[in-house]
Amino acid sequence: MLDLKFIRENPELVKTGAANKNEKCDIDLILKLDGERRDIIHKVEQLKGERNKASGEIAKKKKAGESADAEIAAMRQVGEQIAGLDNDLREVDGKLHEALTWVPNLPHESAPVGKDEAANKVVREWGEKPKQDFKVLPHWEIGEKLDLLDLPAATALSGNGFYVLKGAGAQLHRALINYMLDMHTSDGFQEFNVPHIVSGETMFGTGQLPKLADDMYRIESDDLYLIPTGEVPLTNLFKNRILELDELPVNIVAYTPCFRREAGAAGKDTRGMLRVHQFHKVELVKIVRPEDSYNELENLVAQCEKVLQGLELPYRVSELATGDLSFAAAKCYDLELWAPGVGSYLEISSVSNFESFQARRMKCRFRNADKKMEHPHTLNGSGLALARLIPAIVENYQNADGTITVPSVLRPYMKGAEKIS
RNA sequence: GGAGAGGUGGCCGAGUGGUUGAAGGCGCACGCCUGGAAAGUGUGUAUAGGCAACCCCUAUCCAGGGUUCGAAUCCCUGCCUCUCCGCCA
Repeated sequence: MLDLKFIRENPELVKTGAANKNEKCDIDLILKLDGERRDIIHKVEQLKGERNKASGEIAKKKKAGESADAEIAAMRQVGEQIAGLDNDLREVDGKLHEALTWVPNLPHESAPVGKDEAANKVVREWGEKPKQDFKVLPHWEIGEKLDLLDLPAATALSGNGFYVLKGAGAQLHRALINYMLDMHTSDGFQEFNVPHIVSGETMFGTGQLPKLADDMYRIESDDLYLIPTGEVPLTNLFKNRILELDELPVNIVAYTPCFRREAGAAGKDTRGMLRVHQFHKVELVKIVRPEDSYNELENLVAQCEKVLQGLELPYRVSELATGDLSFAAAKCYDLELWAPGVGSYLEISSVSNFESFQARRMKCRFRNADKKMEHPHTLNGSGLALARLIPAIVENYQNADGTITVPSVLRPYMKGAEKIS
């Protein structure tokens, strides 16, 4: 959420920022409601002040045994006026809050302006594509051949958009989780295990609600949501919290499943494991002092890249254009992995700085050096998404004889296995 | 799921209709005291909103309604916590 005062003082800036993100929100309505709200507050507070004063006098008179009937009668009138104004205020406040929840975070000035992903900028590439002078099978073919992946079984269980890993495939999945968690915790991230079902308030905190309501699974019987990313519970761990300065920065990590309805995504990257309703992810979250957040964004990208470097997988990093930024993000880097079987880059991580947008929504603050309350900046990055990592590994590490070499960093987690055959 | 108890400031804990934003204590900050420290002592110590304003005003004692001239205090609803029973990985 943006600060109302900021919107009031910079309406054009907000309009431009939202437009650059292709977001629709009614800033003029907000300004109008804000004006109405302050008018009402002004009036009602004056009346409440009067009433408070009179109340004291009534109390005094009653104690002294005098009659206060005249004052009480007068205050009854004032009370009615107050009730009326309070009602108006509640209504305006409700509308204002609703409008405010639809205002996206503004893109950072360094984010390339552009209306969609075509305007994203590749900032660097790492590693070399493996030399494979044979036809590299896409993961769904090699996965089936080596009995690692059973897509029909998943369909039978849950319908379209799920996968079943078996044998060495499932083992590889678990190895990756352990490898990643071990790396991140060694680098100072504290590990958490968190709920995968959360409340609407929690979903609001990180900005999934209201905008992404249709993209999430909702449990109607209990009015709860399945998390679309570990970011949600992990960041909201700090909902309604007041942090002391020395508690920052917060560096945390968790392994969680992610559930996404992918409504409207039919037909895009639907083969194999690439776009599914449930996948798993190791997620990193940072909560930092505002002045550090852009520096920390670079640290976080580096942390996610470290996983890929350890796995020796070629990737590229791109900076998202304003139009491709998510609702809550001010700046975002995507990590994309080359997948030779599929023949394209796969988005495997997205690392974002939300500045104070999420902190304001979830009412997380810290006491700064001047003992003043301030909203910290929140960041997160996938480190990494398993359902894209596994395809990349089985394709990049595929050998001419149809076997798959196990990346050396994973062997200790795979009982020493060097190959999957 | 059944029965009961309870939710007050950073923490503990008073308070059942009238200067209570809230006694008292702890903690914390600053000062005094001290050679230095402890003890002692004094002062201060919430957040948000209105406003040009750190003056002032308003709101906030889990949340939302209600009763009343006036609610932390009374009534209703919801949420959460604890205890006992049941169930269970």
